[in-house]
Amino acid sequence: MLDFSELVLNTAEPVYAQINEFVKRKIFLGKVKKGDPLPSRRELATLLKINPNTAQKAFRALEEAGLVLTPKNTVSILYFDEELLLEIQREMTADIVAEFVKKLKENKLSFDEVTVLLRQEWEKGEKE
Amino acid sequence: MLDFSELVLNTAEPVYAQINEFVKRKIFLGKVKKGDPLPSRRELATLLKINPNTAQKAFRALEEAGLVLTPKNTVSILYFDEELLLEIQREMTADIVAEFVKKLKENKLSFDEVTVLLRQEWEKGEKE
DNA sequence: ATAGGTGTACTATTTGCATAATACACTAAA
DNA sequence: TTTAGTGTATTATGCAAATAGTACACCTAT
Repeated sequence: MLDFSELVLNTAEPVYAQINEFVKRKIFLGKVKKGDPLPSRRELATLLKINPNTAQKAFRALEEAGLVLTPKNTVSILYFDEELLLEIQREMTADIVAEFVKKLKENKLSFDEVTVLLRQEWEKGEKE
Repeated sequence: MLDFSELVLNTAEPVYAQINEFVKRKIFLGKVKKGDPLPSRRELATLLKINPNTAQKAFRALEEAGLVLTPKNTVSILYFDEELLLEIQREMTADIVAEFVKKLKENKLSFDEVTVLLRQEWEKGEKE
């Protein structure tokens, strides 16, 4: 069963969004496989000391994103085909890039300046 | 006096943020010079059909950002030294780049993939 | 059959934020 | 001195989103 014990909630973002993100990341990082069950809404609620409906809201969102199935009267399980996964990832990436470009153009930066900054920032992380 | 007549408000973002952005853009795009006066809170409020306190909130934020001065009992004026301006711009850019890199690494993209996507997106805008 | 576990729908409450209303202190000019 | 214009502080209102409370329908094992 998917393990939520490492999820520490912050007060800034909404709880349901944090749960959602947590699961999405597990999926995209390949740390989890199709068919794995999630805890029940009530179980997760007890663990995180939240209301079951908050868990429900997060799981519902995952379901609508096509990452989770919820058979009748039983716990939700992870379900996604690889094609969808790639599609979502492409979409997310495209959005990120588009927003990035928009912001930088507002700041009147040239493409070359951006690539330089980008390379610096990228390599800064590589060294650690 | 700084002209707000071209500012059309949308209902999505908060009004005070839109005012703030409007002025900041004018400054960063060099469309405005030091010493230029802003309209009074009440004047702007009348023009935009909003409450004077909403204008106040926007101007206050600009003041805290070091872009505006408000002498006693008179209208606010633009004030900033070029050094600060560059500094802010550098800072904003650095933040944008850092966030961008962080997100993309979460998606497990390589630097080369990113530059390709970036060039595509950048040129897409150039053609219009 | 019944007890305890599922998900879910509906409603209520809380909370945070944006906006508005009001009143005050001050200056300058009529 | 009075009037009309500044900015500002404080409080009230409105609203939307997040969270919580409660109840229901369903299944399964005891």
